Amino acid sequence: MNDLLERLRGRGWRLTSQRRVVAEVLDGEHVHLTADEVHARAVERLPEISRATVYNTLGELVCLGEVLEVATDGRAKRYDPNAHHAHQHLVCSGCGAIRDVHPQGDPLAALPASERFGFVVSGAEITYRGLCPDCTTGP
Amino acid sequence: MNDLLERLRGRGWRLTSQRRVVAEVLDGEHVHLTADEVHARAVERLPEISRATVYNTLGELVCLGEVLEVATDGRAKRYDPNAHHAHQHLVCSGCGAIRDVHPQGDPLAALPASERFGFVVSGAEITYRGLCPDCTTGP
DNA sequence: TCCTAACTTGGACTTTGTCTAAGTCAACAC
DNA sequence: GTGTTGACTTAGACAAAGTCCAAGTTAGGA
Repeated sequence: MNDLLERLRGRGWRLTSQRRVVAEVLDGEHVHLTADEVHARAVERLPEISRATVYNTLGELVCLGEVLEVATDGRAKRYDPNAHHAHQHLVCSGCGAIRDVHPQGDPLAALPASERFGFVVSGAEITYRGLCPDCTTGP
Repeated sequence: MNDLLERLRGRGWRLTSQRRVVAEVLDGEHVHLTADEVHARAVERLPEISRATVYNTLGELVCLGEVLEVATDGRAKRYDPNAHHAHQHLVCSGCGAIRDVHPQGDPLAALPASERFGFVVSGAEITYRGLCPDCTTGP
């Protein structure tokens, strides 16, 4: 966490109270918050922080590779602070809950050269879909 | 294509000119159009068709399993008429181009029970990321 | 302590999608 | 063929998520 702020400073970030608060919010709960949820939590600590700054800061963190953007539905993007451990996502089709999961093997290995069409393939995102325990036993 | 319209009729669809045009647009080009692009192409054939109808029709086609919704970025959803052949997507990080691809093996098999957290897992979507031939060779 | 480029702000704006009330029409019965 | 009716379509208002901008503020080096 202080690591994060130090890393960012090392990359020429100006360390403002707004950026500190956004970083704290993301680091505090290892869940997948939307930009609006990050803003709501940030406002609790720094009431005058604006939405624009939260969007800017999240965008910068994504560019720097400190945070991942996750778009599992067509709605708001979610921000995943767990950027330094490769993982995929398991999403509940009922309630939208998201879990980080670690499948076996390298997903890229499953895509043969004949299926790459000349692309330089650099990564793969997997979204597993299903029903969580709460939604399985639901009404 | 006529198959599609007949299938839909069999499921109680009223066969309006608007729905026919949307189905034709999707069937005509096997690319991944946004709702607005579908609307633009539909308007060429039926100038008075409204955006709301295009959205309604696309939503119905998705519910019926005739078309897939693809959300590869946080922007507009795309609609994939290739719903009857299992496949995944390869997306160019440069220009956004999308290709259907067919990886080997069953992606679900890579997720062991210990990583399912009690979810009933029903599917997996893989988005491969990379640069297409055009974007690889510079600006 | 001062300066300045970088950062933040509020609000207008854009994009994408949903909703609603009123009007239209496909398909069925006759 | 004609009438009927509920499903379908329409225009436009609305909403959610995100971007942009000009003006004001400030972190951090000189």
